[in-house]
Amino acid sequence: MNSNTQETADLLKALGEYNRLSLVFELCSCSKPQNAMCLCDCCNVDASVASRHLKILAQEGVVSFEKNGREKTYSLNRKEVAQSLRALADKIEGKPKKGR
Amino acid sequence: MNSNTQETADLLKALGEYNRLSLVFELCSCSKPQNAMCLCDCCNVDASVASRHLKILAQEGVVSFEKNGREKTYSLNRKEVAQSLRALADKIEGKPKKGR
DNA sequence: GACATATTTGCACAAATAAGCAAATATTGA
DNA sequence: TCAATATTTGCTTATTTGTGCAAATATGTC
Repeated sequence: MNSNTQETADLLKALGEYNRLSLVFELCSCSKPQNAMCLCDCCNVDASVASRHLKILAQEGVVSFEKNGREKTYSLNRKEVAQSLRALADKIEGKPKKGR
Repeated sequence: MNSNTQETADLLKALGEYNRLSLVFELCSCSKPQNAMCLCDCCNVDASVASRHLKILAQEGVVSFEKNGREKTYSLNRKEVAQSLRALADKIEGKPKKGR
């Protein structure tokens, strides 16, 4: 079991669900951090559902949050996520080892 | 429902499973197309499992295959997959719209 | 304190998913 | 034709996952 592969798979899995990816794209279009209420509107899901999706995204480092009073505001970790995706793209596109 | 988002999510979901990603990385390290037997070794899974994973990867355009007699040889669509991932990275990193 | 708002958690449920085995199918070669 | 090899398909099983509701928790406001 390659833990690097597992980590990459976990990140892709976190992004690879329609509502979660919608949250990411919503955050992507916002210059300011958004709270979960705002985000659950964009997906038409229950607040509890948004909460759980955001937790998963935070665990995988896709989003960060800050607690402001009774609300949590989420923002997208643009650079880090983009970097991970580009690293994967490079690996996939990279030259194969010779001979196999 | 945004079909573009759905397509991206489907691609990421296809890549976001440990054994499938392992198949992708295995193909990634090979200069020559590999058949399913070779690939099922790399994951220690039953041939039927490898067959189904490869089918999913092919449906999402991650791999291509060619039939050679009784075997199918698979190869990674390096450019296309890399391009999709980079496009997503660009979108995520892109400048937000003003004012939100 | 009472009430409103934001978020999380427990629970239940349905649907999707991954897996292995056995059987079926396809193809090659003796 | 028969046997070997490669792949797919049908079936079952176990597990995970996404969802919504209701209740709990946390915090701000009156």
